Amino acid sequence: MDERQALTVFAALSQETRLRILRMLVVAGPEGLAAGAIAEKVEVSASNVSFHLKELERAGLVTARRDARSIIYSAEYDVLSGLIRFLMEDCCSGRPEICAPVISAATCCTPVKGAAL
Amino acid sequence: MDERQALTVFAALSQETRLRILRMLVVAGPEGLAAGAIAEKVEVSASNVSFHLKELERAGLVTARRDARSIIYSAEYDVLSGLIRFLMEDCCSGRPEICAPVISAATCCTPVKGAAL
DNA sequence: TCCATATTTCAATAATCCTATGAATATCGA
DNA sequence: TCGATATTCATAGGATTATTGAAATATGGA
Repeated sequence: MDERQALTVFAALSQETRLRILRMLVVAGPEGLAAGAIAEKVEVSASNVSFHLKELERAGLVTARRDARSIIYSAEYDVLSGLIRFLMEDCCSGRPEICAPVISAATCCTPVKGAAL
Repeated sequence: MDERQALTVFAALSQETRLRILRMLVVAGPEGLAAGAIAEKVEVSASNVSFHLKELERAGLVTARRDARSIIYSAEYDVLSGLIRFLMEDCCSGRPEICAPVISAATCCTPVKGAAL
């Protein structure tokens, strides 16, 4: 990830509706959610959700695929990884204890030996 | 971290100068950098850097301390951890393989056994 | 083909943010 | 205390972004 994409990603996530949508899709997993279902959950008009989904797509955070009449959106986990990597680049200049808490923050559901504080 | 703070943090990082400053401070470590040194490195006027530093401080991403005539800023690693945690909350609903790449992205300088793909 | 469903596109308004400028504040050394 | 250095505060303009509602596109079934 380069600086330009990171800026686009951060801008995409700095809007309430979009942040909610992305978190929803992160929880939903690879199967994703239809645009209509998303609009219903976040209680925003269809056209507004469409606008925000397009922004998320432009940032690379989600991808869309058509399924019959619905368009299904799902989170792009790789871009999230890239974002974290970009942010923490050269983070601790050889002093692992500085960024250990950040590492442990990312061990969501798979506590990893050696990553603890 | 709650949604409000996450939004503030993302907004803070969606601006080129601020993103550069934060990355600079992440690399600098706990010792931090003086406002003047930051202004020089990012090639922006002192007052503009001050404005952006205040935004980063408001988001909790940096803290300031005075040292003689200088004000030293340093990154708040905890807030970065919190941000990642917030973003990945309930991420894979029991399927660790989904978010494993995200975990490995955060293992900056301390490759951790078991976190690999 | 015709209609209903699902979603996007467009245009206009409203709201927000960035940057530059100059004045103001705080610290240090003579 | 005075001048020099370091940083912050306040204002305003110009640019970007969000929201709304109506019209347009695409799909599936009768």
